Amino acid sequence: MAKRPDNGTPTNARAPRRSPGMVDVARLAGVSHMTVSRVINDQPTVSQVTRQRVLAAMSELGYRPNVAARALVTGRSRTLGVISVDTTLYGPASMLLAIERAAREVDYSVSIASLPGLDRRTLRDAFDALTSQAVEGIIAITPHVAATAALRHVPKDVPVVAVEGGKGPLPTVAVDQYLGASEATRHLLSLGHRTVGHIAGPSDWYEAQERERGWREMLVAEGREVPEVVRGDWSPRSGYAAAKQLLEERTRNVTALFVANDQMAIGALRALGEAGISVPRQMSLVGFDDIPEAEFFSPPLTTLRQEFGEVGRRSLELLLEQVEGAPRTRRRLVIPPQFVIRDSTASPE
Amino acid sequence: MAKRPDNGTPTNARAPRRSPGMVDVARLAGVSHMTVSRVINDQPTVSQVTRQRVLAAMSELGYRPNVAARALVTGRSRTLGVISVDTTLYGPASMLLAIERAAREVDYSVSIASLPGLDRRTLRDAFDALTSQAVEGIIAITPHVAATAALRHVPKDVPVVAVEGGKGPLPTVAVDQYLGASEATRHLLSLGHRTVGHIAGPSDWYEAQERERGWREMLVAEGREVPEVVRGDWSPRSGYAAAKQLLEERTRNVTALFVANDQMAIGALRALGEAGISVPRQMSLVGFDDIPEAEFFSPPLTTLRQEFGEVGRRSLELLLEQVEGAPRTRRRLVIPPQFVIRDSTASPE
DNA sequence: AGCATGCTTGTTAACGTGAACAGCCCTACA
DNA sequence: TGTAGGGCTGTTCACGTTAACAAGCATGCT
Repeated sequence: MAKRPDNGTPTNARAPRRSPGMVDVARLAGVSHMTVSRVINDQPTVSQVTRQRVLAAMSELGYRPNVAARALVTGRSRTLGVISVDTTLYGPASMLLAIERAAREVDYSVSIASLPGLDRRTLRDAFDALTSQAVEGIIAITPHVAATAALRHVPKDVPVVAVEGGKGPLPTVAVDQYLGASEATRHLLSLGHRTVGHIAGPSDWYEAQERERGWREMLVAEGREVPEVVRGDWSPRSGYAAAKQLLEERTRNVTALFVANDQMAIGALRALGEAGISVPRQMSLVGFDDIPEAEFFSPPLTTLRQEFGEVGRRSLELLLEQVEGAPRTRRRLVIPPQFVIRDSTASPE
Repeated sequence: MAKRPDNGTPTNARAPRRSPGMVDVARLAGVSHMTVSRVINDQPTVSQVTRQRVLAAMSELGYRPNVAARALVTGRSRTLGVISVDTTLYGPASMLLAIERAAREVDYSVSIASLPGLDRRTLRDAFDALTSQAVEGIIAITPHVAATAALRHVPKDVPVVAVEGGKGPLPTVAVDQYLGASEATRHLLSLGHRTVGHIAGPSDWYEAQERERGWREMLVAEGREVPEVVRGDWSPRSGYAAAKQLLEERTRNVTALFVANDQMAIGALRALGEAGISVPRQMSLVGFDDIPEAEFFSPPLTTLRQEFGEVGRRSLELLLEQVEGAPRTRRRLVIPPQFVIRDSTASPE
């Protein structure tokens, strides 16, 4: 009677057969596989009694829907992709976490692809890996100018959101780096410092550019001298090196420093300490990010908090809009950072 | 002649038709879809000329294999899952990154699931989310005792590797926390400190337990007094609070402190600084993890480096062994931490 | 009574791929 | 010359699900 006749040998009668499918559930519940499908997809056109019977059969057999079969027929995978630079950094890690949580909330799973390098080729590969996996949309946490540029050449038919992605044609969520840097600089000037030095991030990062621009333009607007920038790579080590270099070259008496992120700030703090320069008495310092450690630096660091979680959640919203059918917009969501004043800034002696 | 006759209306002749499949490639190359399949899977039984023609047709049409269809027929998804606690922490983030890189290398994609809480229920949910996605194996970065216990009740048919997962029945990769803690303690004793205080991690974390045990047993073995433990939650804030408490309660003169991770150590450092206690002159400090910032604390922190990347890669190896057919072993890989001596430890005055 | 309506269920046909098997042609060897 | 064998290609089917349509049945209206 069964269309797939058991090959009668008793030996493999208890063979580890494949996991049950809809037909198995249907047979047990005495309905057609279509009714099972309807129950699973919560379609209202199933009577209460039937639904209960199907549900019972499902749990008895331990039935799990086969996502591959579903994806094949619907053309939808309910999977999203996240491309990210260095998920070891606090910012990207926080965003990734927020994205994953929010995505699960609405029953999407999240697949990740990291970027070993920064060039266009690398991004292309990551993008390919994700699309051949049939993700329905991609969030790119690629704050490099180069990577973001590569994003423009991405196939038009896959929804994309860029995080901190500069001013490209893609929908974007970003923190207002420029604003934050301006605030930091103004704060230091208002404290009475004649000018403010800057330890910048890598020049090909969009965030680094904007923070530098915010700092520079505020100085210019206030008619102050603009000291030479020293550049790091976000790491504590590079902040240390940059501060050292700054101290050697100190032609003018710079008494305030805007450091492009908190990690470099701790390096700078160390260099200052070694040079016997007291913070904030002899040198004021402002960081960026507000990593959990910042509050416990010596002294506690004045910095700009970025709400990474918020950024992550917003970018997911933007992505889902596209996935659910809206055309690819140019929307750009900008989130202001929050200025957190602690003890690393003071008026000059 | 075509089996799927175009409905002749010229209006939708250029309709945005679905992405090309094997049959389309086959038609263009003048072969059967099976030959296309063979080319894709690198089977040797295809002549050079045919192969070239198929390849040409594939790139002309921009053909991408449909993973869902493939997964449906093969029963394999080429997707791995990673369950993790707080991917914002340096350790888990580093491991996740290493796992993803290594997995892509061998053409697996990685899907993530975070654990909002610590209870058994939460882990169950994460596990379910991943399995209903048909992952072929799961790496669980779940250093909680509770979560690890829940791992035992996981279905037998899905390959699993536990990272830092205590002594369960599952294959495990872990850093030798006990050894590291012993070393740290011995180092401090050999410097001449009478005993060593301990700021511990949360008691339900396996790592916290092992570090505490290593510290305690070394003290006992050396016949030293064992001071009361103060407990934090890994965060800088909790380290700060713990150190403050320790200073208030200081009945004996503790001159050395083993702090269970670097983040708490920076909090402790801050508390010590506020209390006017100089490190290492009046108090020696040892951390754990060697986060990138540790080298630039004031003073640079003596600590135990964990090779998170190594742990991640090894766990993937163990998982793949199972996925590729080996039975679930009980193998346990232990990686020693590396003691890094910097400036936060010295002999007592 | 006859028929439309709505609720519930079933039947059939895809979706795109790989496994299994069948078949073709050419060569080599008896 | 017949035939075995190997290299290459094609045909058919199954994977587990959803879409589209058909159909059964009770109800209520004309």
